[in-house]
This record gives sequence, C-alpha cells and structure tokens, in this order.
Amino acid sequence: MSLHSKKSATIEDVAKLAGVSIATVSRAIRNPEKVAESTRKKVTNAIARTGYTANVMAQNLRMKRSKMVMVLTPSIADPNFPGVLIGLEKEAHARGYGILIGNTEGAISLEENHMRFLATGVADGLVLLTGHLPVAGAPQDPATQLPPLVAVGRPLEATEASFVGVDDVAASKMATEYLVSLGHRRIVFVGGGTGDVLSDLRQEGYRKGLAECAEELADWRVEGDGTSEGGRAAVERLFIKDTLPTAFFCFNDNTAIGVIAALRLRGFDVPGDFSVIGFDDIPFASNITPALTTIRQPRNKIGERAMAILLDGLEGQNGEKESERLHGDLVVRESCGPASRG
Amino acid sequence: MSLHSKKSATIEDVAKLAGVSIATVSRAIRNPEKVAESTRKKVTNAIARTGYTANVMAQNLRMKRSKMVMVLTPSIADPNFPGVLIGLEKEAHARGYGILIGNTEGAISLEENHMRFLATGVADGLVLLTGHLPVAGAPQDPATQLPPLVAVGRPLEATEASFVGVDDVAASKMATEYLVSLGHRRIVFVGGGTGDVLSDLRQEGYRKGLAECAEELADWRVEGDGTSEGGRAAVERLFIKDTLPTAFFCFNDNTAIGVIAALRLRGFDVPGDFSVIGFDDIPFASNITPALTTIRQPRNKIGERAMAILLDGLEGQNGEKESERLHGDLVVRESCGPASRG
DNA sequence: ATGAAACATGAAAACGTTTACATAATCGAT
DNA sequence: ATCGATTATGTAAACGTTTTCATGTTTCAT
Repeated sequence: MSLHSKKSATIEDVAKLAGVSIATVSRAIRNPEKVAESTRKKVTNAIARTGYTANVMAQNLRMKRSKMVMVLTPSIADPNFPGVLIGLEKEAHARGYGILIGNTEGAISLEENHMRFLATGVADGLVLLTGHLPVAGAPQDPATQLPPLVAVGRPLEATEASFVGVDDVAASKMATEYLVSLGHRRIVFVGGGTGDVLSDLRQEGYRKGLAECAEELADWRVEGDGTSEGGRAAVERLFIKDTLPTAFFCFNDNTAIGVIAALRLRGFDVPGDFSVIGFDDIPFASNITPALTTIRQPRNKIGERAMAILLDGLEGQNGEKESERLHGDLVVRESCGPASRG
Repeated sequence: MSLHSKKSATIEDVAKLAGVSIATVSRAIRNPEKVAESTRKKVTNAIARTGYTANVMAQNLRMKRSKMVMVLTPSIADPNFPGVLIGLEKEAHARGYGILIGNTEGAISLEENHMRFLATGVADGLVLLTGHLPVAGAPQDPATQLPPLVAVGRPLEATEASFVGVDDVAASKMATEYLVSLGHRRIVFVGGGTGDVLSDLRQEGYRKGLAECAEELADWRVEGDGTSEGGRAAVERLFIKDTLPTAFFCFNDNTAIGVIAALRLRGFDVPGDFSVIGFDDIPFASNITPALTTIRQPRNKIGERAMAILLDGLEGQNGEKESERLHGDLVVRESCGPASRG
C-alpha cells in the first residue's frame, strides 16, 4: 500500500541484526549522545543493510502528534494563494512537517467537514486564510479545542490568534502618497466590500496618504467587491456623478483591472485621463495594458513567517500571540501618470 | 497539541459508559450490522455524551495506511496548478483522504527529501505533476517501491503510470483548424522547448489541423520555452527571416502573451496584422489586451479524475493503468482575426 | 427435545515506535 | 579498595484502534 509496506524493515529487524534492543535502536537514532560509539555503529550499519525507515504512523500514535499542518483556505483560486503556499510549504518542509490542504470554497458545510477531519488528530496546527475562526464540525467548542493556529492575510478580530500579513495601512499610505506626488487631488478609494476588515485597513492607509498633502483632500470611497466585475461596476456608478476623480486607488488588482476595463470602454485613456493603482501585484499585473502600478504583497515571506510562528508555538518555543505585518512594495509600472485635469 | 489531545475521549471511555467492550464499540461504528440494535443504541449514546472522535493516528497504525495522498509539483506558481488542485482536493476530501503538498521547485534535492518523507508511510498514494518518476531519496528502488501513482498533465513515458490530462492532440488540432478557417495559410507553432513531450503532442495536433486544409500547408515550428519571455524571443528570431507567418499557435498562454507583447512592440496590431492563439486559458487570459483566444484546459476535472483513478486503485477497485485525455475547449476572444495578408 | 447454524460479544493480540524505570558496568574521588 | 556518580542498556508499558478467535446465546429444522 505505501512505500514501506512491502516487507519493509521494522525497528525489530534492525535490533536483531545489530544485536541490541529496540530501545537502543530508537535511542541511537533519536538520542545518539546516549549510546556508546561502538553500539551506535552497529545500529547504523544494520539500518543501512535493512533499508529501515521509521514508520511515521507508529511515531505519531506514540508521540501524540502528526507533524502535519492544515491550511484552510476559502479559495485556492485566489491569486495570492500560490505565493503564500510556496512560503508555507517551504518552511514546513524544512522543519519536517507536511502541509494538508483544506478548501472550503467559503461554504460552512465544507468548513465543518474539515473541522471534523481535524478532530481526528490529523493535524497539529492550523493556518487560517479564511479570516475567521472555523465553524465546528465536531461537538467540541472550537474556542477551546482548536489546535494552535495562525491567521494569514486577514486578521481574526477579537481572538488570540497570531497573524501574519502585509502592513495594509502603510502600504496603502504609500500608494496614495504616490498618487498625491503625481499631482492627484481627487483620489477615490475603491473598496472590497462594506464592513470588510481589509478594506477598512487599506482605507485607513489611504486616509493617511491624503493627510500627507498640505491641502485638505476629500476622503472618498466607493464600493467594489474585490472582483474585476465589482471594480467595473464601481466605475459605472461613479460616472453618474458630477465630480470625477483623477485617480483610483483600488482595494486589489482584480478591482483595478475592472476599473481600467470600464474606463477604457468609455473611451478614456489610462493613465492619460485617469491613473489607477492596484494592490497585490498578482502574477499577471504586468501583462495587462497598461501594465499595472500596484503594491506588491510579499506572499512567500508571509507564508514562511506564518509557518515559522506556528511551528515555534507547536515546538514550545513561544506560545504568545504574535503579529507580523510585512512591508509591501510600491511597483511602478504604466497605469499612473500626472494629474491632467485639475 | 491537537484537537483531541485535551482530555479527549477514547474508545475505552465510550465502552465503559455503554457497558460494552471496546471491540463492540469499534464494531458498532465500523460494522454496525454485526451489533444488536439495543447495543448499538447504547454505544451511539455514549459516543454523543463523551464527544468521542476516533484517533486517526491509531487507526493508521493498525490499518497500515494513512489516508493521505501526496501531490508532487515542480511549480506551485504554474498557472494551471490551482485549478488542478481544486479538483484533486475536492475528490480526495469527498472520499476521506487528505492532500499533502510536496513542492520540488524542479530541484532534485527537494525531490529526494520528499521521497524520504514518503518512505515513512506518510502517504498512501502519489499524484505526479512533475512529468517524470521521482528520484529516490530512500535506499529502495523507486520502480518497485513507490506507492500507487497517477501522472497529471504530463504523461510519464515508458512507465505503467496512469495518466489524466487534456487531449493535447485534439485540442491543438482544433486551435489550428480555427486559424485555417479564418483564412490563415502561414501558421507557425511556437513550441515550449526542444524535446518537450507536451510540445511534441501539441505540434502533432497542429499538423493534423494543417492537414485538414485542402491546400498543402507548411509545418513550421519555432522554439520558445513555455514562458512569456520565450515567446517574445521566438518572435524576435522570426523577424530576421524573409517570410512571416500570419498567425501563431502558441504552446501555452504565457508564450502567447510574450508573442503578443513582442508584436505590439514592433508596432503591429493583434489581431489586425497577426492572429495569436494560446493554450490553457489561464485565469487572466481574458484580461490582457487583446483578450486571448485560447484552448481551455479542464483543470478541475483533470484533478478530480486523477484523484478518482488513484483512489479507485488504492481501494482495490481497479489496479490497471488508466489514461484519460479530457476534451479541451476553444475559447474565442479577441486575439484572432481573418488573415489580412496572403 | 436435540443438534446445527447464526448471531452477538469479550479478551487478547496486533500494529511499530518511544521512553520510564530498573539494573549493570564504568569512572572518578577519597 | 570503596563508594558515589555517571554512563549504557534492556524490559516492559504506553499510545488507541481494529480484528481474530473463543465462547455463549438464540433461532431454526428435524
């Protein structure tokens, strides 16, 4: 069935061949400083001759841990997911842990299924990309029965969960300042949905960026939903108003792509008539026309740091709630230009 | 440490409360038809009262299987990966299996690490996105010691491995036929690398598409490397020749994006001066300018079928080598137009 | 009523590893 | 040489579940 099942050597085989007890074999492998050099050599040779590999299922049962971390995501298709997963997997793998994928598609029933699965002991820790604590599938109260966890990308409000993500406020401030530096004085923030934590954080940064200007600039938000279609629709709603912006700071790149498409559909030029900034630097931001100016999320680093914090906690080195907000980078491409209309 | 570790109920607790043996509890859960109704009720009640969840680590050890499948990929960042993963995870989850991610980044040393991990019994099966059998990290010969496996996307030549992917030949034939139907008579195939199995299959389809035309059309391949940069470079090399194509059938969407960019850089219009078709329909193919006409890979379905075949084999229902080549769809957008120069 | 078959249950072993505790041997100080 | 401390190793138990095998009870056919 599995790699070791076809007459694979067990620790008993090694012990017989080396002429020692199974305890000594185990010790030679796990605590070699407690085994005499000559004995250790006998064990090492026997391992090489038998091709012995420890059975992780037996280890897991004895040690009551699985060396697995479940990554719970509402969307594998999210453009940020692969980059975060790369970092998560890299750190996990380096420390001997496996990554288990749990895809909820934002559905409560799937979330409950995954929690039921988790209740079997299948994972020692949990990485949450969902932005909320999971709904319990097992009868226990999740607040007290969840394994150690870390939230990624979206902080969990009013919880003790550790968090790693981009510094949304600082990055958004940077993006807005850049538009201000180009002379833009009517800058609209296209949000990702009313009540959305991330949108509010990015708007906070947008406001800080506006405040850097000596003039008093209007705080102006219209609502998208984080998709390109939402960005498109937000532009439609804007163009029934008398006053237009000269620049758009968008919740994310998808939104920016929709905004650009809607502007171009109306015969406008980007960046000639309007400037547009996104957020994320998703893989294809540089391939659209015009190539998108955006904030790059350090996705790999976010994944790595999240896993490191989780595993440090698991391995007893640090159980405190930790939050890391990593620096986002302004990536200037082609979608922004000087304000052309005062 | 894990969900069940904080004074979680064991089967002993359930047995005591129900007043039966642990064997009966196990039987009531796994073979209920072998347990009297009244006994079963006592067990069911005790389970509900204790909140018992079976310990998967004990089950795994006893039953010598882990209910995990490892997905080995050379590139999490590949645009096709998320779609395939969605299908893999959906099927695995529906059948009670977990998905383990193994990222090799195309590096032999990482591949060996993952195989060492696999040798511990951590996974019952293997999904290979790598296009080759993995290099052994454990001392065993991989040809005889690998768990059941299925290749995805890239067939493994000269092996007994099952395979699921798009029907490259038929899909490429369709794309080429479409260009022919638009009147194109000089169609170049931009490959993904010399000796690349997938490129050869897609070229085979390209040739069949050409053969559908009453006129005898030239079979013309230039080499990219599967990246947009490779597509760009292939165009540069083409433009030092006397005869130019009127249309490009590209190995994949990335290549097509590069080809389009290079043509536009030279002041040409797509599709006015040249038509371009990609392959994959990656998530942002519709967002570039012009929106890319391409072949859509049924990624979700590929993942689902691959996992189903693998698990069928694991669960003893079918151990034969199976290959499924799924139908790709032509997605007509804006990057193709009638041949404008004879 | 008797005997065979079917049903139901419990005890014990299995799975493979880790580690506590007991014991023997060795080393170092007096 | 003796005693205490240190080093090294083996035995047995633990981990939690599944399933084999033995045994008792019930049902059905003669």
